[in-house]
Amino acid sequence: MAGYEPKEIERKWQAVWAEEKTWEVANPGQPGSDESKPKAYVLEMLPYPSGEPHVGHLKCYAVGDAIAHFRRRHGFEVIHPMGYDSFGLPAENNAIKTGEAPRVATERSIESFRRQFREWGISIDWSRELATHTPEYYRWTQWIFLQLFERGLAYRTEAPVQWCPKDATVLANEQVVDGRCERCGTEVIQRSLEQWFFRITEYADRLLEDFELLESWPEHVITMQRNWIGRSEGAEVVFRCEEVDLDFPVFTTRPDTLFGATFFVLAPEHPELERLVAGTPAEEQVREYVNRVGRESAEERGAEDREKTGVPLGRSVVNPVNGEEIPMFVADYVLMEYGTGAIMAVPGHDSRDYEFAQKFGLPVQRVIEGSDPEQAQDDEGLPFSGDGPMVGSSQFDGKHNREAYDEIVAWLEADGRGEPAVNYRLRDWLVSRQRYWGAPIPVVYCEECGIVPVPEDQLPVELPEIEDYAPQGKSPLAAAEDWVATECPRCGAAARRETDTMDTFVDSSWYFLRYLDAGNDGAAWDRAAADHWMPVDQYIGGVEHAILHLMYARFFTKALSDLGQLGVQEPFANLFTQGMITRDGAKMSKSKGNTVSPGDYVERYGADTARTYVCFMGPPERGGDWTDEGVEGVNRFLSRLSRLCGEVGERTEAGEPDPAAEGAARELLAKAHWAIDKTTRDFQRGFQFNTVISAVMELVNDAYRLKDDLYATPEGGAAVRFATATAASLVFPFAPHLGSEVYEQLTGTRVWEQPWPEADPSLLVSDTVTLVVQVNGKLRDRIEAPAEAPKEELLRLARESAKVAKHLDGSEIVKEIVVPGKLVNLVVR
RNA sequence: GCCGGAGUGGCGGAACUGGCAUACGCGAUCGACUCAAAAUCGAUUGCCCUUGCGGGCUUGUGGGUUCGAAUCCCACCUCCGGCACCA
Repeated sequence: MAGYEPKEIERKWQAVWAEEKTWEVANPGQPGSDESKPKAYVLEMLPYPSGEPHVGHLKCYAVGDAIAHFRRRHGFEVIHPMGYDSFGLPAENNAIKTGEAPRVATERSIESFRRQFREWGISIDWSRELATHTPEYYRWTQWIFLQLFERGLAYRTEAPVQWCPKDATVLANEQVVDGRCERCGTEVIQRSLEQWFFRITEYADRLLEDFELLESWPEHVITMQRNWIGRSEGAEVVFRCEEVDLDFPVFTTRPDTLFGATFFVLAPEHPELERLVAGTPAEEQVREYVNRVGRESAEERGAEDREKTGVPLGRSVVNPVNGEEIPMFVADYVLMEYGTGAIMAVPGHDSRDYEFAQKFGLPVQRVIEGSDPEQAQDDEGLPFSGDGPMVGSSQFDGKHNREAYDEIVAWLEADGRGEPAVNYRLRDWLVSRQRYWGAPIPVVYCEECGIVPVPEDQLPVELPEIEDYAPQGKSPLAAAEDWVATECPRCGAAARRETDTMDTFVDSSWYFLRYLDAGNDGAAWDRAAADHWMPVDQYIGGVEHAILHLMYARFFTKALSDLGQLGVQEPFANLFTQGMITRDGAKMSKSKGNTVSPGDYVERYGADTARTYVCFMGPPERGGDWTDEGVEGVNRFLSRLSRLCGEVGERTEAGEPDPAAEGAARELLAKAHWAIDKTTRDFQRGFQFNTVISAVMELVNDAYRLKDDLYATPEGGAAVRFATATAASLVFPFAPHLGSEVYEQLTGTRVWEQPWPEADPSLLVSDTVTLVVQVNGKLRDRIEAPAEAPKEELLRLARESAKVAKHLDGSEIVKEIVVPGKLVNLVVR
């Protein structure tokens, strides 16, 4: 090899892998299946195919591929598939703008992704490729929907949605930017419409408990999901309004502060509000307030520094713990979506209630003693959120509030005035979209029979071709009248199809199962195939999916397990989240003009350089800033390896290196084994690819430094040949083309068919060590010392050092610390 | 406000269990090769004082534990990410 010609090398090896289908694996029982090997499912999050792949894709698949190669060479049968999350809004918005059918643009994009993945040399089992927009795929998405529907896990109900008055359409939450319609800029309002939901809240507790079943997930992802689910324990307590003969339950996490409740607040959307004020003097003011709040966006309402607002209702409820009548208010700081939409307000121990009480001149009552004895019992230092003995709480006075907690709930429960309760922040998953480019929801509406699921044997409900993709107040699918008009599968009468499509997160909540049996047209997957491959052993993707995608997929897995379709409770045993690559310190975006196109770099430097660079930038879980100089540095390294290979091939003979070699040969062999040991450990220790690559760089640097001496003897030649082949072998997971080429030239074998090398322990230790000598903890000298030297010997060597002696002069040694094989510290006075 | 993560040269970063701080890469300076440039190869490169030998200082800040701290403990500061009127 003269110069480094990545284009030539990469084309050569890609052709081999494509022709020999190197990365394909068979399911158990199929020809070619190797069941003697343990399995490993390595999976990167599937891409949304829009335009061309960007650097985020490059990083994700470079990281995942390195892991896949590493596992293969450790004897695992690795399944490493690829697909496309090809339904979704960008293709549809593009269609509205240009008139080009979403299918056409999407398939063009898929072609580009597919081509580039091959050009990057990612080791994909292409026989399992899928795209979620194809009927062969979404047929099974629809089938899962029906399974959930049958079990009552999919249901239709009225719900508030975002509505754009100008476009006369419902918008997905993602289409609402700062309270305005993404496309026309009109302020959106909330409307109540019939929508489809998945009952994920039924799985809230299992989604929390089963974090224990995971092997290794980043702690912050688990925390984010935990916060998102937002489980809180407390009590539901009933406050009664005698005047209108209504019970108002509230949820509270602080039943210990019940005696401090001095007023009561309803959310503006509370359904009983109308009844409370109808025909009263407060009616007009309340209605005006509710309307005003209704016009405000969620963002305005939730603003951080917003002042409390509200209106008195002129009604009161009875506090069940002491029979006190407390006044009722409506205020927008109480949310209808959480708890019961009503709260007991305890201004003495809750800062929000306190703020409201201040503004409206309401009494503030202390019921827990403060820690400051000066103000322990008076109103100074309120609101107080800490713990302490209770006061002003009748029979509970003097008890610590945390102890009284359960007693109060039990006392209320005995009289039917309350009970323990659990609340979640998590809402059911709204899955219907009034959009074209998604999987049709497979139900029909019949005058007689109501909602009727489409029978399984009539799936898929195919997405019809339409002319106009713009939503007109209902799904664009409603315009396809021939398609909408159908007959009821149950009674045969005229019926109409559901025109909403599914959220694309539904498609991506089960794709990892379809890979396992992608060609199956009789079932979504074969249970035996799923039992063999699941769970995913290593999942890799961006942290932006920490909550939604990962939680939906967990939910699907549990639901499908309950349906008998799966044998696992968790889909992803290990999760790795990669950090984002920036440019000039900023997130890449077309508007900023700081995007990096992987294709350009692959063209200029080769795929090996681009892949190795994104792995070398820094720890892969962290982000990094893309620099062209950094890319060139990595390219220089690969070129050095390539040139070294050429020289070594010419000047040395093939042969086994001698582990008993001495001098420079021994030094380089030791370095090679050090690199094997270091890369193996760093790979396993959380995918520290940056240090893995730097170890290979060190090996190559040492080979350059020593090579001219080594060529002189056969022993030296064998050493440098071994070192170079080893560098190729270790760098192969990142730079598979060059790794294969160099390894083949020097050994005549294919590197991916070789097991990952093992370090020879005898070459990891050396006869001598560098002894660090400190005086009072400060480094004063370094001495070569026999590795096995006893303490006394090391102390003697240390004291004999002239550099050390200088610092000992005239002082008395009061202590001697010796760490054998490492260091001597002399403490002087 | 709450939760999570991070602060190390000019820059990206390394340092395993408390034991040589700054590996590797970038950038910079110098040299070799060349008519010249690029490429390549080699040397130097934390800061300060010193002609030199050498010495002092240095892991966000302040304190503590220890023979010894980037690493452990306490307090504080800054930056990044997530959630946020969730009762």
